[in-house]
Amino acid sequence: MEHPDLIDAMNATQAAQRLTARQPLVDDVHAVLVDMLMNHALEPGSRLNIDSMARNLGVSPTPVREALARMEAQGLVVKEPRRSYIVAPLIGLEDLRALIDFRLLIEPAAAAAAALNASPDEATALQTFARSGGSGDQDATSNRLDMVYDATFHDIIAKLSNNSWLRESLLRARSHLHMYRLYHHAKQAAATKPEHVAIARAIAQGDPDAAAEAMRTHLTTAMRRIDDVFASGELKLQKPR
Amino acid sequence: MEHPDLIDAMNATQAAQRLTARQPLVDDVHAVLVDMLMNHALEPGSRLNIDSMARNLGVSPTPVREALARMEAQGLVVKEPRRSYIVAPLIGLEDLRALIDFRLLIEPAAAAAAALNASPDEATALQTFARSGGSGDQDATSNRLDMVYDATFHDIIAKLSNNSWLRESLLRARSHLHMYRLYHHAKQAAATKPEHVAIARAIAQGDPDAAAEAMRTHLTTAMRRIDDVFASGELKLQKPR
DNA sequence: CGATCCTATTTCCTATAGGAAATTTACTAT
DNA sequence: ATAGTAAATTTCCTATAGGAAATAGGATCG
Repeated sequence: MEHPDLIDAMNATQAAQRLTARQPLVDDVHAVLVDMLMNHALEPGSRLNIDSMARNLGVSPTPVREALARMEAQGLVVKEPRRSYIVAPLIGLEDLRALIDFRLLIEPAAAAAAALNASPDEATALQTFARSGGSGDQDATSNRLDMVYDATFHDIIAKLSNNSWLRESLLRARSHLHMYRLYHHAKQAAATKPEHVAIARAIAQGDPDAAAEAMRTHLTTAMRRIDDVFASGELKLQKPR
Repeated sequence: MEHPDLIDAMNATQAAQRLTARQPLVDDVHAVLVDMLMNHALEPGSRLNIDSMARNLGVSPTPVREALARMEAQGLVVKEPRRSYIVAPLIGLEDLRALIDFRLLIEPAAAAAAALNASPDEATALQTFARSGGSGDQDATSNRLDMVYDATFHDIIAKLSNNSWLRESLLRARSHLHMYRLYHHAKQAAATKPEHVAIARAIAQGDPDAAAEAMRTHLTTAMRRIDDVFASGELKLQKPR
């Protein structure tokens, strides 16, 4: 009558259960939905059917609704009264330009703060991570991994800035989703990897000005790459309905 | 499909719609709870009893829980698994500093953009509004009106920046709410009005540098005022549990 | 053929019920 | 008297039920 698969999982990990108290189902559902949304498993702009989501997850609609209420406050979904929620839509080229402008205000400062705040361990971890990703391959899974790599790299820096307001505002923007949807055939990851490495190096050296400048360069060149792709006509601008 | 005349007709009857078409209960509950939280009708740190709140509001626990889930994502309450929620503590000095730092990254740029974008009508409207508010009286209602005045002024500028990301990120931060909660007992010397007027003037003159500088001054003096209040011991620092 | 209205089904939203965890109360033993 | 424990009560959390709105399907009319 309740969630059988979860119960099986609980029996399997019964020892672990004794140590860590089971967290409410809502938190699990929320984590799953956020993950699906961030990974494009929930299509932006699409309507969410609460009952079917609940069935698919093996839970009742109640925790699903609660998770969606959280996600609404996070700006990840948009409530349409009496019509459930839709996944927050992605954007067109003009809005993307505004997004880059916005990030140019914030992320260079975040990188500078990270250069001042990061411990040696954190700095080397960042450098290691920067070198780890960005295969640049063209198949779908590599592309998705590259997107996660990019998002994670920027989030690590935001975290190192020690400013939760800053970090939250970037997470909410979901820049990586917007960028990769509009422009995933260009060799974004391959091109960005050396730029990430440069940013990480400046942070590891504790040089805030160089870190900020490297971040600025990274963002402006990303915007220029996108402009080039659009100018070449490879991508058509999608009308947001 | 959306004929402009039809849309106008809909707007005309929008007031009538609001009477009949009632918005979901969750939204009402959320609004009430946020208001109670701002006015310290919900005391910071106190545990929330979902059932009794539902009884007091004359609704069932379900919409109350949903509203609380939203408020959790907004940082207004803190979830304690299996123990409901507690009201989030008042913002501490360190978080407040981070919030001002964050705004210093964004709002001067917003003011500069507004100086470039604002039409003459919009500029004079902004100036009129800047001069309209900020009574500075000490009673509770005046204090609240001053808060709304301040929040509105900053939001108008964010809107005039023509960058929705920028505006959204400021709205989501809800700085005015946090400040109002801190200064609920009416002690804020509302010296902000002349600073607002100065910002509005620079924007009206179409001078982006002056506008940015005036905004920077406004924010840094606000931070200094806060430091003074904390230093005077009127407000206690929040101990992180 | 297209538009409007009416019916049927789906889906949302709120209330209620019940199991499980947490808290309080009461009791026992040292 | 106090510490520890067990029972009783409260409270949370999830599932389910049912009324109300919205969508889909179909028929009638222009």
